[in-house]
Amino acid sequence: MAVDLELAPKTKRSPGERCCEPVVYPEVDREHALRMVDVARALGDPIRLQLVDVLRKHAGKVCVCELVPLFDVSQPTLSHHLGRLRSAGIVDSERRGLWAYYYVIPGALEELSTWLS
Amino acid sequence: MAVDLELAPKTKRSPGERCCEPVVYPEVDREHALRMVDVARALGDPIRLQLVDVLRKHAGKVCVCELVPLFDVSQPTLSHHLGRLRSAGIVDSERRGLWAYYYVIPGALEELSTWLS
DNA sequence: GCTCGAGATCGACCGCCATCTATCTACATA
DNA sequence: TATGTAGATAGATGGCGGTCGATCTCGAGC
Repeated sequence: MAVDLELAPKTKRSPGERCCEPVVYPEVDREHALRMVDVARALGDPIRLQLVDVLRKHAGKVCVCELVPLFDVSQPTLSHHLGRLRSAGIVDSERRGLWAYYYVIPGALEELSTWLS
Repeated sequence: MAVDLELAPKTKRSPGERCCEPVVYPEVDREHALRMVDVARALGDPIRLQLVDVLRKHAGKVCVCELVPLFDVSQPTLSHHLGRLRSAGIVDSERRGLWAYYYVIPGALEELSTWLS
């Protein structure tokens, strides 16, 4: 229910008068909100957002050794960012020999995407 | 960000062997990415995400005095969150007398929403 | 004028996070 | 078994951000 601004400020205020009709709306489901917050925080870093962008545009699984030279941070730092993306449930990895391949989990961004639109 | 194909991994055991086909993909436009990071960070807090949710579900402008009792934080803290949402370009406010009304800026979430989907 | 109240700002505290270097683990080749 | 390499982990550090109480601002009503 929208607030009617025309009714809001009256010329006289009486005790207990409100600025507007009560809105008091139940927010989005709590678990739902917390999951989206995790995803949003994971995307709230330039390196991680660009990591997701690269991984998404590349349909397959990308080797870490291909990702490190793309960014101006050390290898442990990039590993840390990949770990955060994995903790948020956005990406997962697969090890083959010495190499590790990361990929975006299908549908991982759908919840936030749907809520945003 | 520069892409350097020469940085592809080299191993001694198989000269010229790679862990994978070179991906080295130019990411999303830098300014574009930074704007989305700002929005994502602004949404990366449970209170702010729920604030945006409440404001969006109400097509009109909502008084701060209606928002404060919805959350278990002090008034200065909620004001701080509203300020962060405004800094990120997600919401704006309008003052009428003693009261302040907040609303979601139309299209503010569109950029991130489009990129996510 | 004076007071009251809604909301913003200030200053402080504290925890989280991005970053680094150093080290560790696991695997592959000799 | 010994060595080299890819990637993860550990520990330290500096900065950002969420929170509070206290204070400030300014419009409204007396």
